[in-house]
Amino acid sequence: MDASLEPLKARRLALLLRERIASGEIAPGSRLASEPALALEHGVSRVTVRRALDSLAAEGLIDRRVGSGTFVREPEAPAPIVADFANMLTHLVEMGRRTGVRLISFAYAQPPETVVQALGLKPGERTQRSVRVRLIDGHPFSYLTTHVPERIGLTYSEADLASVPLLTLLERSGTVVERANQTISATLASPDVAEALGLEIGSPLLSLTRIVFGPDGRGVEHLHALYRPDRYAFQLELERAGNASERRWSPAPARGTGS
Amino acid sequence: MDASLEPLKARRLALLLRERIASGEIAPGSRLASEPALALEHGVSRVTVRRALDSLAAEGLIDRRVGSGTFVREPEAPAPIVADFANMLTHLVEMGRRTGVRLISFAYAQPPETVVQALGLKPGERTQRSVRVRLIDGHPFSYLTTHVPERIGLTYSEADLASVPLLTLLERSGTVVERANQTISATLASPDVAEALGLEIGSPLLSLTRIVFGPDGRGVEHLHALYRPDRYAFQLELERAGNASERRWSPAPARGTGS
DNA sequence: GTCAGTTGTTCTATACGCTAGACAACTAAC
DNA sequence: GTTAGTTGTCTAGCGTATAGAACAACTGAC
Repeated sequence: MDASLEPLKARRLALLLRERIASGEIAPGSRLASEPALALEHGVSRVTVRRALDSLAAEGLIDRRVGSGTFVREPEAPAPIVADFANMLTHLVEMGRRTGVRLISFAYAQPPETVVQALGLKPGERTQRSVRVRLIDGHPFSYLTTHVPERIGLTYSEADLASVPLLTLLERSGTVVERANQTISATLASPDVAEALGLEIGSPLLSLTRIVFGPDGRGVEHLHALYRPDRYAFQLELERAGNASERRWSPAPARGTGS
Repeated sequence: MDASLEPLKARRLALLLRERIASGEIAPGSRLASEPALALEHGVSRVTVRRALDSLAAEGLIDRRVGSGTFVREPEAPAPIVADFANMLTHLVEMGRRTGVRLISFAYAQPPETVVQALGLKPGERTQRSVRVRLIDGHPFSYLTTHVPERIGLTYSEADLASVPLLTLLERSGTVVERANQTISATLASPDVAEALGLEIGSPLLSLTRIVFGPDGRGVEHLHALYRPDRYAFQLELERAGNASERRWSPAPARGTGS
């Protein structure tokens, strides 16, 4: 399946509209601008607009009615997962949603330079690299790449990794985990990630990099996670704190997730 | 400037290589596969490979040397800004980097449906909508769209907004700010945002939505921020906490920003 | 110097993304 | 019914991305 072939302008327009629909900027049930109007607005031909709408229709996002217009379909919404800053998903289980993991690859090899630096490895030291895809109710939502120093990785098996959280495996094997540094950013889906997450190449992704350290300050785990933003987002409750001269935000316990 | 025109296959290949370089999979200083080799490997013509490399070279990511090959350039890194979760930028000032703001638009109008719901506005209630671009050392890095209920917006002027942080304006005018809900996600750059931030259409962006509430639980400010991921990222230090039966991460005071 | 391998340049020919326009079929409002 | 506006379908043609190939200029190893 060489699906990834889609004309350039049509693709871009489709991505744009998909975003606007997903973000609620174009309300469900409402009518989209007409095809000629969209063509004019975006400076493309109507044929191109139609190609973009075709792909949205194929995904079931819109509903086209001859004579009356194109409408945003009500999402049968597997509502996006919301996680707090510590990346806790425990409440998911309580909410009765089933999560799963697919192990994509598992091997020991030379890690890329960035990982060597982040973990403070010795030159030439090898790592266990695993790639996993996490599912929610059967739908993939995250693409995890982890690197663990070889000596630590050997304390558990490939099968363990497919069922038990990595951090649990580490602590169970006696590795002491003390602190971590976490960075959040954004990227585009590369071909392999796109396929694993069921996305088009070039779709936006939330990116999280977490470097976990042991008590001696040496790196224990390097985690790189890519999330589908339509199925996963970080949420945080903030409280206004500080005295009058220096007001600031500070994290607060979560309230209701809001509908 | 219709820069955003880039061929399909070339674009995809460029995207792929850019990712591999950024992730360190192809180490800085090392040689890339030769153009004929890349062409063969990816099943495209050499012309296409060259177009992809052209765009990488234009970004300064690679260095082409006739007769010897193409090399990954050491990043001269205009180091990305790092902010913690409360979105504090105060340390930036200490670091001697100058920030600025450009006011793009300012008007009172009917807000979109999502804002109405988020702030709990009455139907028909108007808001002050402002769009600002924030700069670091003269380079744009974020695109801010804020909505404030009209009655509150009237307590300050357009000029105020271009120089004083919005939250300060609110509190100065007697509005009490208590808590906020913050969501982080990812999107693509639409044409207007792309131009304002100096990006191509379809570039990935970090997205932050913050809804600020007053003591009565009514919405006071709706903020939507889009960040260039190459110039801005969220960073958080975590500590391993909790007892043996339920270990978890909790936020910790920041250490050195790392290099 | 020689030689294999590299990037730079130019050419031709094909494939196809994209535009522009016209017309049909349908819908909803009047 | 009439009419304006919508999506569906088709055609013709332009511009350009892509493939393929040849040659020049340059580099580094030997």
